[in-house]
Amino acid sequence: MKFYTNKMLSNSSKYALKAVMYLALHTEENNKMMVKDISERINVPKAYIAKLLQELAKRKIISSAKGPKGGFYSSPSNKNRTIMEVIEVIDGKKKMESCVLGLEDCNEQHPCPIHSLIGPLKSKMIDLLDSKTINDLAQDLALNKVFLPI
Amino acid sequence: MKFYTNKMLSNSSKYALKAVMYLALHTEENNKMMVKDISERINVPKAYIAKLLQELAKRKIISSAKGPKGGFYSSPSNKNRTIMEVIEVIDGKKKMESCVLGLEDCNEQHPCPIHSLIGPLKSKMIDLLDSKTINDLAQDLALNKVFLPI
DNA sequence: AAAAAAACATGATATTAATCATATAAAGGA
DNA sequence: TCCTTTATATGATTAATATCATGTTTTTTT
Ligand code: FES
Ligand code: FES
Repeated sequence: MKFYTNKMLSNSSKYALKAVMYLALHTEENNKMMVKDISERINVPKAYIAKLLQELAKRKIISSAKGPKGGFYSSPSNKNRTIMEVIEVIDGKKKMESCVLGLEDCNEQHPCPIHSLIGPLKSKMIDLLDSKTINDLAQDLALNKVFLPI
Repeated sequence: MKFYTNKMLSNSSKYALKAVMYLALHTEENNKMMVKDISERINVPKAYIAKLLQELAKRKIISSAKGPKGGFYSSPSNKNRTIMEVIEVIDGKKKMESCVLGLEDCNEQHPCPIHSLIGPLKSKMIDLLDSKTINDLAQDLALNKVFLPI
């Protein structure tokens, strides 16, 4: 059977997360960064990341300024947004929440076999993404506990 | 931003899982079931599920017989295959294993921020799917602990 | 005020996954 | 043996996602 590249997150939200992390670590209001540079640093095609950055800015996940000396950056309030919010802006709401088998009437009270198996783990995953802020992850990065691969 | 229907499993493997479960519960060597009927019972388009069933049979996740009185069924040895094997036949190997951010050099020793967050949960998920057999789930279904939504 | 530098908006193209269709081969029954 | 019935193999079409491209607006600098 043919090879699939299935995944939990869309490419778009992966890229968005990388960009958001990068901006949280390396920018602030008076130290902005242009699309071109962001693109190079995080290793995502310029035209592609540009579109995502614009959407993220519109939804206040990051900040932006037009014109010369303009660019994107991460403000303190931006950094309080959660990881899940980043994902939702790009992938849309029900992404993570949808059931594994995607059956309408599958839930805690009426679980399909897979649901009862991995449902609890998935809930935990969602809770984590819901509670962790961009700032939380940036802290981990700053402490070199983790790395931002490019 | 436009609406995505992102997911952990491809539609194909969801359908395959439903079919496999159904066959495990309702068929045996001398009680086969034809594509047409399977399609109706599990509520998946005939031409679509047919292709998947053929692949599953080729890979011995289920069994099949041609000609009149033929059809698909689940043998005892079929039922010993794991859930992960079903997924792998359809979605290909690295499906589940691939990192969330999909970075080449992200691993336990060199984790990206997301990895350290949900990596452990994902590992558990994979372990579960690796250890649970079709038969295990069929048991749960037989005991009415869970349901097979259609 | 004009020019340049940036993000913003919008749309086009390409690739991948999902779905459908049809001709071929094997098995059983008349 | 020949016809019918079923799975099998293979390919075509459609829809979704990922990627790229380009004109418009806003802001700064001269
Ligand atoms: S369809 Fe929800 S995991 Fe069961
Ligand atoms: S890229 Fe693996 S989760 Fe980090």
